Amino acid sequence: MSENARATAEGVDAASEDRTCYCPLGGVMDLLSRNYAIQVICVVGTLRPVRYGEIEATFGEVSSSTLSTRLNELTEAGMLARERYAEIPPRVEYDLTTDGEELCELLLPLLRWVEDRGPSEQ
Amino acid sequence: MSENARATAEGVDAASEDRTCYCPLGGVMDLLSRNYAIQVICVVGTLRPVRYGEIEATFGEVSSSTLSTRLNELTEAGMLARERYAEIPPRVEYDLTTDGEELCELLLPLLRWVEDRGPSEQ
DNA sequence: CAGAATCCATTCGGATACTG
DNA sequence: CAGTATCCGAATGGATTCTG
Repeated sequence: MSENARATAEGVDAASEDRTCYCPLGGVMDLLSRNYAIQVICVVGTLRPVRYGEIEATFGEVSSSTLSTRLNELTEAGMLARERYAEIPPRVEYDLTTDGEELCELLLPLLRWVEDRGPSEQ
Repeated sequence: MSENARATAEGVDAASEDRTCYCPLGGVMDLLSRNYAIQVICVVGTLRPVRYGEIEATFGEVSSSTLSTRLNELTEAGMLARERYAEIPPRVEYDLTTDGEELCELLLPLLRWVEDRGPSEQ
C-alpha cells in the first residue's frame, strides 16, 4: 500500500472501492492466527537453529500434535526450514528461512510490546 | 518504507543468549489471533476516526456479528475507543486508544509485508 | 445506522497412542 | 528423539433475525 492512500472524510463513499483492503489476508496471516504460531517463529528466531525438543521445552504446555502441525504449516509456508540429520538418535533442526527472518523481525517487537504491558487488566 | 527494518542477523543472534519464554501469551495476543482482529486495528488506524459502516464496507465479506464481536473485544482490551453520538440516525465512531496506536504501529508493517509477498508464494 | 442475540456447521487443538 | 494418527470436546465465526 502506498502512503498517498490517505483517508479523508471524503474517502468514505469510496470505501468499498479504492481503498486498501486488508481483508484478503494471505495464507501467512491465516497461519499466524493459529495457536502458538507467532511464538514459534520468534522462538526459532531466537534460538536458531533449534531442535524440536527445545521448542517443545520452551512451551511447556503445548501438545506435540499441535506443535508439530504448526511447525509443518510454517515450514510449508516457507517461513521455516527443516534440516534432518540421519543420525541415531535422530536429530532435526529448525531454522528461519530468509522470509522467516523478515517475518520474525516484525513479530519480535509485537511480542515484546505485549509482554511489556503485562497481563492487562482487560 | 522505514529504516528500522535493518535489525539483521545481529539482533537475532544477540537474543540467542536469553531464554525468554513467549508461551504465556497475554490476552492481547489471544485477541489478535481472532479472525480479522489485526486488520480491524489497521483499518481503524488508517481511517480514524471511522464509523462502523465504513469498517464493514472495508471488509466486504465479514458478518456483522463477527465484526461486532471483534470490535467489542478490542474496545474492552483498551485498543479501541468507541464514541457514540446521540443523533438520528445513530452514529458511532471508532478510534485507536494510545495503546491501540502503539499496537497499530507494530501491525501495519506486518500487514504490508504480507501484502508485498502476495499470495503467489508457493 | 449500529449493533445484540441466537443457532449451528466448521475448525481447532489437546490427549492419547503409536512409529522410524 | 521427533514426530504422526486418531478421537473428540471446545471454541470460533457465519447466517439470520431482531432492536434502540
